[in-house]
Amino acid sequence: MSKPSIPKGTRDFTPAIMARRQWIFSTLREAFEARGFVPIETPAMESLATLTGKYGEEGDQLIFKLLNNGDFLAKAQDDTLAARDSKSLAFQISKKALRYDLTVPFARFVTMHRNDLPMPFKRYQMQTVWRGDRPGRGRYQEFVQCDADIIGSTGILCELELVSLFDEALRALRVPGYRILVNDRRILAGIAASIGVGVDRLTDWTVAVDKHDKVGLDGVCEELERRGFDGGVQEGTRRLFGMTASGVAGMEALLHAFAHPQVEEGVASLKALWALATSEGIGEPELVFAPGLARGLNYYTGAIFEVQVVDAPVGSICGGGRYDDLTGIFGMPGVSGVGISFGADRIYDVLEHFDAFPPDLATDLDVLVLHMGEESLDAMLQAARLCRERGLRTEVYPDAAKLKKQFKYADDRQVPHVLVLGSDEVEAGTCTLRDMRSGEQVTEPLNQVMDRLGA
RNA sequence: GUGGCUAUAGCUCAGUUGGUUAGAGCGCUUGAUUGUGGUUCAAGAGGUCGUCGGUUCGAACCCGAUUAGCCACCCCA
Repeated sequence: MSKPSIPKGTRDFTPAIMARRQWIFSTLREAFEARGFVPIETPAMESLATLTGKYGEEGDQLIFKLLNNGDFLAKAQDDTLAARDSKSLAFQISKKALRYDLTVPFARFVTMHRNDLPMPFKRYQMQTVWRGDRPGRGRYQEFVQCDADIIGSTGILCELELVSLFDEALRALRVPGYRILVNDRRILAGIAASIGVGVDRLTDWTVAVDKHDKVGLDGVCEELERRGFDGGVQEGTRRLFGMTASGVAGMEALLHAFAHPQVEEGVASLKALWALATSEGIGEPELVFAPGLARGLNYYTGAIFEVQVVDAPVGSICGGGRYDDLTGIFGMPGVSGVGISFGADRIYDVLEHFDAFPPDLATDLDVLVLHMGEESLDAMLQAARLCRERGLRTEVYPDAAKLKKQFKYADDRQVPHVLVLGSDEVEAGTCTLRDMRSGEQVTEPLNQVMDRLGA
């Protein structure tokens, strides 16, 4: 028998880890609900056709496809089988796939339920997604995304709301040194046009530009060279990254350096966002205008967001942006939306790295009632009931084991209080309360002990 | 998918040019203490040295293959 294992890129979560994960989820949920976002859920699996073609060619390869049930090979075409063409074959033997993100299923959801949803519609969704990536540090094949989207409005208040949400949630999560990077696809497109990048090469160019953080300016230029861009494009890209002014001043400078209507449009939009954010008390250093920020997903059309953490062991922990027509591909044109996504697993990794979790999350039990033998069982159970009535999480030890063992269990569980009701206490009408942190213990009538426990 | 590093007890790791019975710390079990955890002391359990094959009188150690993990390139939350 081989040792059991789990697929790479997946993880088990112990109770100690779950306490922290659930704290992250509940903190995010509170932040979402404080701004009126409502929850939805969608199935773990979608029709393969719903997902393909939405994430670019590479993205399609990373989608986990589910084999059809039954004798799926019987229906596959002979020539496809003979050619061993996995790509074509996949669509013949697979009709379902695991969701790759939450945005595309959301677009499908909106299209199907359009008549039942208030517009604008603000939803949040915290569910697992799967990607057939190579796992590595901070990268998993199964992870949870926490999305918030606003659709049916083009107002800049939507962008403001999401920037504010980032700020509130990350603050509540105690993420140290977070930076909300903002750019606008129109600015990128305008710059690209003004330095001679053809419209059809825009994605190519942004992919190279996006690597600036990793490979530096020279690396970006090499990448551009490799992708067949001429010296003019490289020179223009150098000018873009040579600009040092930050914030609104940086936007102004961009306006002069790269004259183009789309740049003007994007800058005007971001300046409006900056003015509103400033009055909300959000600004440097958390809010950063990042003209080089591109992001991979090609459905973004306006503002784009990314959250990075200074000195963090993982890449971005959040992302998002505005998309003008996501539901168009499902036959529902003209719905603009803007959304963001929190990477819960990466947030976990960052908090662990900085040891920033609240210290009291390990406590999941307030009182342990020891098992002192059958003769005092009634007293034990009654005491436990009284504790629970007062809102204390209370457990009765299930066996009359040695006290040493029961106390050790209390210690392992990090229970702050232990109640002892043995024959001595029952006879005297009292109860012994031990404070596990201080080691002090008192023996008093039960109602006095209850008052001492408070709550 | 390409290059480099690693794999020994539940965990973190030692292990001499290849030589008798493979060790330590932590954790675990039991006892010192039949009504008291976290400290201390004592004892104990736990390993076909990732897997398969080769070299050798003899392999945890050398060689080959394979699997899994870590780091870089690529991509992303």
